Amino acid sequence: MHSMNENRIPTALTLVQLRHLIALAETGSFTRAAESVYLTQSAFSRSVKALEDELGQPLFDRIGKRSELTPFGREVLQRARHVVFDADEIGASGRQMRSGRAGSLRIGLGSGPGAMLMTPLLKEMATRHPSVHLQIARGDTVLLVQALREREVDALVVDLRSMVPAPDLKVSNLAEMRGALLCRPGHPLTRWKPPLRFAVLRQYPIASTPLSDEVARAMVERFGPDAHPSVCVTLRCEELASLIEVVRDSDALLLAIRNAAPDLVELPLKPGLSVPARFGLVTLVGRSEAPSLPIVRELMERLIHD
Amino acid sequence: MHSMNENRIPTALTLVQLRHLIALAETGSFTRAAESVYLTQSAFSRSVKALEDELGQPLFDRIGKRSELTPFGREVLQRARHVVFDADEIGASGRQMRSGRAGSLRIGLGSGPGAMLMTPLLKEMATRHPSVHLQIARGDTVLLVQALREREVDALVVDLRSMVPAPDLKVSNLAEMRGALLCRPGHPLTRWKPPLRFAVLRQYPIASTPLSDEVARAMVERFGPDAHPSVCVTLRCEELASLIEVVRDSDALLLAIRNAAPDLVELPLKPGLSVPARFGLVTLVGRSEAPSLPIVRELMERLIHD
DNA sequence: TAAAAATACTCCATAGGTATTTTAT
DNA sequence: ATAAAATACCTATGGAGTATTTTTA
Repeated sequence: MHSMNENRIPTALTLVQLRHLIALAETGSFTRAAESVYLTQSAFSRSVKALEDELGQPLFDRIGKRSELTPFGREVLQRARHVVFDADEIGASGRQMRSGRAGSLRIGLGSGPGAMLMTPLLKEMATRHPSVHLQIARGDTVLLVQALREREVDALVVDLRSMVPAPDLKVSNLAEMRGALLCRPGHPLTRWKPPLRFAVLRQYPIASTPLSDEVARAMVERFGPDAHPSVCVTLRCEELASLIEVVRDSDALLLAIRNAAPDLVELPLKPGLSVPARFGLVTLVGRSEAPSLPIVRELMERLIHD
Repeated sequence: MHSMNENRIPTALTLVQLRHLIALAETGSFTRAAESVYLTQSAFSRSVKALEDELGQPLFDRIGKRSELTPFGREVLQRARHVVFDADEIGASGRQMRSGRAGSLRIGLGSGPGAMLMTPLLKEMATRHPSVHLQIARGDTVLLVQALREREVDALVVDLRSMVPAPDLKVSNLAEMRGALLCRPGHPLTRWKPPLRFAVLRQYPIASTPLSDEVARAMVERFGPDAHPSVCVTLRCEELASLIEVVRDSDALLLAIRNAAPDLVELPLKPGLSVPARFGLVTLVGRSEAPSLPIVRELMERLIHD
């Protein structure tokens, strides 16, 4: 006779037991349920009984051959299904995340890389990795490094020139991004006889994303005080994509990474614009890398070779 | 050195392992986490490693003293918290449901008991047992018995006169409910000199819930063909509470269970109305009773004694 | 050098198997 | 009489403890 053992040892309930509950509910027979989970009837029977003892009341009514859920059993079954499913999800997500196809990724973007990478990155994630949660933080390099140290983001992409090296920071994936002065094909200046001096440009609007202090300093050095971005840039906007579109449809000039807009024409300024930006992927040393980070790395490489 | 065992035996992940993951994430130290779950550092360490092997990648970065979640670990932690919480809920609900304080209850009500019990039952559940899910099915006794046999409801409350006894049905909690003819206090008929004959009533509207064939037969037997409910009842409505209110505020008469409306006055009809209804709680033999069923049983008893 | 984590080895508690009894049809 | 579930008994695997080594701060 089946009897309830009241003074049992509290051996917390087990996922296996819940699986057994589910199996028995589905087959309605201890013997067949046992088979379905590759156990003997005996072992299976005990497992179910253990769960019933654990919960303090029977889950099944034994009606001769068939076994049917008690009302209480129905309640528990629902929750059991839920728990087992979620638990299996964890196992599955292990495989998923290993390949970076799922999970979440929190990236900090400096202003330069932000202007250049944000839209392509968002697009890439939306189209090719739809099940990865992406969170982008933008801001000053110093602030971003702080966020990285406090594990608020998984990695940064910043202009390395504005980053103080530190022993706890791992910098990788260096990409030299040459700056250039760009305009639409067919722009009057494309027919200008060299040498093209900076003063000439100023009759056209100059567009640019916010530039770092270093770029500003270099510009002033090369072209004089009028070339300071805060003076010469007339169209300043965080969103590089918008600026490119403007420059494509007007006579405005664009001060940006050369590769950011391959369809625009580069103007041969004298002296050259030089001071290439150096984009780098920054993570903490000794910390494991986010599973989906390779996506960002590959994207950067693809953008460089465009 | 910590190394990943790639060719491991697939020993499905365990709730205990998930608990350990949580503990380690919270303390940041194997030693302290081990203490918190009453294990030795050694056993604890192995448990975490087993989980990491199971998932195929490390959950923690061992940084000397501190151990910190990897990005992958963060993902898993979230889900682990979720699963462990839900699993604990199952254990807790065992205790909750045993006392009938939670869970769900599906009751089938025959038309008589429905009219009398539905509103008080809903009220009782809403006020005193707010976390029990109550589902009420109403209908013909035959239909309800079928629903009970197919486990679509947990129990029935029906008028036993309309129920064919069967070996698989357990009938309990018999309650004799005497029918009566009721009117408001101060109604002209309360001053009528006995004997009060049926014909006299017909100058007033007669209100009633739908009555069973048996009642109809008995009425015709006692009072003649004019007393058949389909002839004499002028206000027929499923909702007894509404009828009571109408009778309270008008000169209409109410044909109903005496106890359904204690504040109304009973008219001393000659011959008496007799044929008491017998309400019974019907369940399937050999099946465990729904944990919250005692609530219904107690409610019925309370209603009878009112 | 000290503290923490990983490893080696041992043990036993318990999940699981075999055989048998009990129960219900 | 038969088939299914419970029980008794035994076995062995895997989880846990002790002792030790390895690691890093």
